[in-house]
Amino acid sequence: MDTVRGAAQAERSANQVACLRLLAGTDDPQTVGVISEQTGLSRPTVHAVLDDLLETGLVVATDPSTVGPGRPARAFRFAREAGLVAGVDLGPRGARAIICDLSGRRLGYTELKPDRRGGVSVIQRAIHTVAEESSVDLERLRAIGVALPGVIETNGQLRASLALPELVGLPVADLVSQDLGRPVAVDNDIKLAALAEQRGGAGRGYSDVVYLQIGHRLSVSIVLNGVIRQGRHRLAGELGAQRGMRWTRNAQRGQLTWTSQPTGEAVLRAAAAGDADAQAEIEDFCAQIAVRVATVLLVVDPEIVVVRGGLPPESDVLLRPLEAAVEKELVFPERPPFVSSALGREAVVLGAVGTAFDHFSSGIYQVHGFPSPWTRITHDIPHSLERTTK
Amino acid sequence: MDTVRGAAQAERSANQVACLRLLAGTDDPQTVGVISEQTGLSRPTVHAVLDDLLETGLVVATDPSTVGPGRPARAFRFAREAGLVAGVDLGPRGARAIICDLSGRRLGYTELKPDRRGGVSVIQRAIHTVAEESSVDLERLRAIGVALPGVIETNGQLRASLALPELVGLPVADLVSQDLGRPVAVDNDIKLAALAEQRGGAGRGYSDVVYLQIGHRLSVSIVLNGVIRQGRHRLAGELGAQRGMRWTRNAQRGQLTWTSQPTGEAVLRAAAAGDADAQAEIEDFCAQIAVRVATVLLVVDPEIVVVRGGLPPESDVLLRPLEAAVEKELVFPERPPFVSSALGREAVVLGAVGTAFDHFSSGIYQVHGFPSPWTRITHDIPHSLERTTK
DNA sequence: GGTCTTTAATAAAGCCGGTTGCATAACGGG
DNA sequence: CCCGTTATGCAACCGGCTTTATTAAAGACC
Repeated sequence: MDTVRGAAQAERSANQVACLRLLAGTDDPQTVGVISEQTGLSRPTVHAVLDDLLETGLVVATDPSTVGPGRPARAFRFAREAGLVAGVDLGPRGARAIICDLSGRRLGYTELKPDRRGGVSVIQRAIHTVAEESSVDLERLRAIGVALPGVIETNGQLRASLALPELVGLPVADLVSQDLGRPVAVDNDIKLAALAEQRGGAGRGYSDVVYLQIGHRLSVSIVLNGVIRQGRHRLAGELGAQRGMRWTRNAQRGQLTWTSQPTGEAVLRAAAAGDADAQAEIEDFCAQIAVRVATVLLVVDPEIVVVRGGLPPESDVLLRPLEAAVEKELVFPERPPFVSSALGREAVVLGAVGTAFDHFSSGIYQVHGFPSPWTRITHDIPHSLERTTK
Repeated sequence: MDTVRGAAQAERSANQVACLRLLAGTDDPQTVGVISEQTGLSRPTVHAVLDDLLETGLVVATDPSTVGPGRPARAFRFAREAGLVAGVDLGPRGARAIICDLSGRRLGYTELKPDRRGGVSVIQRAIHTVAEESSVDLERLRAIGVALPGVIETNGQLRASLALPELVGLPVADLVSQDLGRPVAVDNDIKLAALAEQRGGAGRGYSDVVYLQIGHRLSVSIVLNGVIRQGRHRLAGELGAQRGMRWTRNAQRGQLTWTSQPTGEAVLRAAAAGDADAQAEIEDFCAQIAVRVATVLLVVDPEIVVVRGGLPPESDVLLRPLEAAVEKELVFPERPPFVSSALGREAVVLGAVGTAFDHFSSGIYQVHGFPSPWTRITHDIPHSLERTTK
């Protein structure tokens, strides 16, 4: 039975969260009066809460602004430089790493070739590399998110992976956590990409998103009410695990096979250039997967479908044929809009750093329920190094 | 911005809920000491909470039990007779109605033939009939749940229905609510059946359930984290809205068509009796839907699949062929168990009364978040009239 | 420069809810 | 009739928030 004991402390904690999220949502320092007005809390309460937050280091006070009449108010700012969060996307063709401050500001990004030494050491190396390149101190690192292709257990172990067979069975979360001494969240790459698109990409503003990735594999991931659908066996979305489709010709790698061109990207490029064979193959492919996609739409009925095909913008060569093929399967006219991915292949690494925010926000902020500042993690932030104003 | 003002009252309210759900979970009156121990609340707090609950009439005090040494303790009991909740399942072949007290105890059940007068009056008539037959006073009615085949808008309007075309466009919830002067919740019949199976039927104990109904139509509904998946257009689960399947031969009614026997039930009966043609047709049918079912399993990855085929127990004639056909489609060995429906056709009306509990629990109980006492609404409660002890 | 106005920060008092601790009431048993 | 046992009720205290009042710190004005 859930006891309600200690609700007073919970109230204080909730107020901390309210003030913190308000400060984290803007760059401008806010005065006590404004915070009080925005949160509905009384002035003394806001003051007490800010005192607590100052002690944690997550909020810093700025010099009183001396404009206008009256006593100048102290202003408070979210201390985005108080910590770092890193995300790593590890695939068979290399690793990507991103490092952000606590407000989601991108401080560094790097790509690495596949590591011949094997194991998970490339994750550690990617984080060290991106930290060096952006001249940040890894001592300030608070949490790490890792994206892997395959089925990942709740404990962070890689249960199955066609793309990274050498890591299967490894407790990736534990290994990386031991290496770097920080909490680590591991999840499937497609799921994390879906999360990134839902929060800061083409699905922004929608809480129910179906993410469809067509590349070397065919994968579907769904975000419902803003959270990734994991599934009982954590394999929700592994549409590649279905038989009877063309990619089973090369089931060893779980990859799609193409005939008019060697790779899916090449087919898309050729179709975009007007190649009739490529266009026909895409139409044929869309007709094959339309039944599955229509079934997903009918069962989940999402607000939007985000499609990533590897060659943005793919609207003409992939999105419209797919949309038309799916429409043929549906009787009801209601159909969610099909849009092209906004984050591209960076969605995975952005999702990785996002899940790091999510999973360990309580540890990072010492208060529970603080959301990751996802609105900041957008694709249009330049890659350039952006130092924090100390 | 969500203010946290008034958290003290929220705490009291939460404690009311904790005590109330404890009392509602058992038939035996509980003493303050036991409640205090079970909820973790202190004795004076429990006393204050119970005073509040006594005023609402949802809890009644019993005479002190005079057993054992020491001063006899006052005992408190959930006042299940303090109100009634009704559920109606309206379909093309008639209506079913059930009426329960606040603890989910079945007080009456009735079935009606289709009403020639049309409209929603049959719903009202069904409720009056079941109330008369069980000799309960409808003045005590607190809320009504209505199940309809078709797509139902959030406001309770029937947007589309192949089975009840004469009701399409009617604001069913508003009409019934005006008729009976009580809050009304309307939802799709299959969705409500899925909810009933998840809470008190074959899916009890699981929070993620896929419910598959094969009868006159083919429908899938999913319950995720204990709540019905509604979908953006409220048509999540309308698998019958997909083209390319055999039932589109008779798309006007959205019904399945069968060749070896006139109806699906007859096919199942014949197959159970050993008819080879019927068995072959079932196998053929399962092969057709296996792709769709497999896709659902891969996207949702539920804990269990509940199948209702109209002829319980259908394990041998329907469930196993379906399971085998789906297994052929999957590469991963993980597959949720397929089980037969436990509630049968009563699932719909049980779901209707359940959603009435859900939607209006705050109004019924004056406290927010109180769950419907679903564990009581089980199939094995006899239909017999069960008067409340006044 | 002194005073006034304006606004922010602090202090005091009170409310609400919960808990602990102790005294008291009601019963059976010796 | 007294005693142990158990439940009840009251008083005191704490933690958090709010309202009200007081003090502090700036600019404006004479």
